[in-house]
Amino acid sequence: MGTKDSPSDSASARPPLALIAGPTASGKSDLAVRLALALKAQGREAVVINADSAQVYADLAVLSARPSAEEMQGIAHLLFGTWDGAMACSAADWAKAARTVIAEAQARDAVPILVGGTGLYLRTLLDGIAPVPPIDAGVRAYARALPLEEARAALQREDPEAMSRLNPNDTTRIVRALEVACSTGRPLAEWQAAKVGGIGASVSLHAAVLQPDRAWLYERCDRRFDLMLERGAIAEVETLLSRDLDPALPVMRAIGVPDIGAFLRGHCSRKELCERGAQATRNYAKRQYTWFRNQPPDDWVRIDSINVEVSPHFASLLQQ
RNA sequence: GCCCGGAUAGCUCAGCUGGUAGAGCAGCGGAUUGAAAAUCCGCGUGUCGGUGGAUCGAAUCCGCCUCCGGGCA
Repeated sequence: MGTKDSPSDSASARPPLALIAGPTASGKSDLAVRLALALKAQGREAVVINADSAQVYADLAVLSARPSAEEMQGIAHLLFGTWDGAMACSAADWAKAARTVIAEAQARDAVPILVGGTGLYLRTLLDGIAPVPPIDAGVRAYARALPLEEARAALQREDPEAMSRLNPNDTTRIVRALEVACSTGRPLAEWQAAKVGGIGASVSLHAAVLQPDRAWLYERCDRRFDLMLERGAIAEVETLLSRDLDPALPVMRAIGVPDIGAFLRGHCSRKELCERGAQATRNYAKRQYTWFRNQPPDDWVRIDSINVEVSPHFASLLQQ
């Protein structure tokens, strides 16, 4: 993920791109705004760009922990709440939009600051992704509707290599491989031999990964869900559910949406709702720890302390 | 005070007529190529409440004790 290049003389020729990644509830947004303000203090413009797969949806402001206008402190925030929940935003969709807003910012010498916890989004933007054409809607609906048993059989038939490579319980990947094989007539692995659209090599990346203490973060996760409920998450989900969208859409599977739905139908108590939401948040945070600990290249700065100062970690960016 | 249930992993519980224990969840580690806040993989020694006994052998049977439910007084 990202370029392996260390800052060199040629790096200064490329426009800067800042990136702050890390698990949920780790204070990424706050750090991004502080970095933007530090740049502003130098007379440079900066914009914050969302790289979180739930914060892209307009329907989830509270529940996705989208920053409030107050928290934005006058800094422009892009790709927050820009997708309608009825539209699934894929990693490639996001990366394409991100490329556009990054290019626009760089064209006027503004520093783009990516913030988010969705590792696949960041990887797709920086490294590119297989150039698989759009999947035929009928094929997609067919593949997703198949029971797992039949999906396996179909994949064995259409792309036996993929079937032997994938775990037989990995529903998401089995269905993906199947829809690609059926819709394009070529196996997924062939498409994945190439990656297109990555901008990692054409920017000067200043990346930091937040790796806070686990116990500290879990406490914040526990408190966060309660706070969301107090701040209107239930009404937000009630409105979302009234749209009667496909429950398989990403917006419908965001942390808390199914649980709040169950609560609204009287299937669980408020206390159980809090416990489930907090639990789901912690489970998610753990997966992010694993991703960000192992996937990013070594030259991304690791930040393990809390309430960090921006300047030491982005010294080279702030010196330019 | 008496009667009936319980007491096993951090939590909820399995463990048939005795052969020293296993699931789910949690937790930890890992993967991650267009739904990724998704999806999947790996990791289980714990005074089987305590104690005494019958037995070659007890989480399992018997006695006593402790604690927790529920009932009767």
